[in-house]
Amino acid sequence: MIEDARFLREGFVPHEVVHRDPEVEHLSGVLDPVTRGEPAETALLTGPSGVGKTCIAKFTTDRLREERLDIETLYVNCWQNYSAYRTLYRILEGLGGNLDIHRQSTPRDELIERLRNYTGEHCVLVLDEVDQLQGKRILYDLHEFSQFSMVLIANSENELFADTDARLTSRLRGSERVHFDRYGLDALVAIMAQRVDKGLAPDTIDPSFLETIADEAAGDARFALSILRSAAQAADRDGADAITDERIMNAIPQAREAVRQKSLETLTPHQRAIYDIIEEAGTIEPPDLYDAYRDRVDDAKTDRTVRNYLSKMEQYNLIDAEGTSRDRIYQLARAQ
DNA sequence: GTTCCACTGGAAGACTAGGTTT
DNA sequence: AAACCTAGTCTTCCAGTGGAAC
Repeated sequence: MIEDARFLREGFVPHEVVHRDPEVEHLSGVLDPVTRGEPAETALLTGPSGVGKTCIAKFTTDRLREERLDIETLYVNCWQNYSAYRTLYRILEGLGGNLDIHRQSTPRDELIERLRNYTGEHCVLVLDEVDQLQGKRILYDLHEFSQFSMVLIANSENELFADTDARLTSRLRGSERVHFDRYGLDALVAIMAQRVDKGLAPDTIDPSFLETIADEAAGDARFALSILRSAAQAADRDGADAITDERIMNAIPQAREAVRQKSLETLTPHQRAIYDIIEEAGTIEPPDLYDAYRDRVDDAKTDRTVRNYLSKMEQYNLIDAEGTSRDRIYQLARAQ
């Protein structure tokens, strides 16, 4: 059933991209000066999740590396490395310049100085989920360094600029925008067909089933591929020689649950307690939530910290917060 | 319409963990 | 061993907001 699992993996970057030619051309154009040894404008890739922003950024920078030997490219996920320090550390690590940096006791400014003094090959930095980065000041610094060109990826421009000071905002306003819209049905089907073609044995899935999946995924390729993967895995496990529509129907909630489970695993025990309280209550008002939390755990954190936890869980799409003031109500996030 | 006040979330500083230097 | 770093977490304080009560 599964002939080459690589093509079904999350994060796989195909050799040919489907349905994103204009975006690839646009980004290639922005990065073109790099091939002449000049710094490029900062590119800003925006759009909802699962529309191929990361994939296109990787694809385009990979092609750049194929073209030229003297270009370095580096990918850093700012969600996983959300502090300025960690992001800088990853960049230095990628450039091979962190050999003598001690995990602590080397101040952030020192890391920035290292990058300022970097004299290696021109480097294209891809900073993914950059709206999650605390301390966006480093973008300002990196923007100044002519050895680096930046590709910034964010869900929305507004979220990126929400907590940024005016000076940085005005710099980044001048970036070259590449906006990604949700995939249409045909595009999603084409993307899946490409993976099916290379990853699965012939005739294992009826093409019309791909439309079912695409319909369910509502323009989100990551989610569509996750459904496909889940269905293929189940069929493979059972030794079946085809993916039935029943398997696909089962795979949909499984894929959804997998996303939630992954987010839940990142929570600390205190955060998990808060999540459980909200789950049990259905909907809950802040004072009741704080009280219940204090009852449930030993050495409870302050309300302010609980609010920080809550906004983090909201970002992870685990809970919804409705109302901005006295009408605030917390509840679990509705599915997608 | 006006006032009240519960709630949010920013800012600054204290505290902690974990590392290096002397 | 002690002194000294730093990043990251948490607390304290508080201004702003907007729904609710009057």
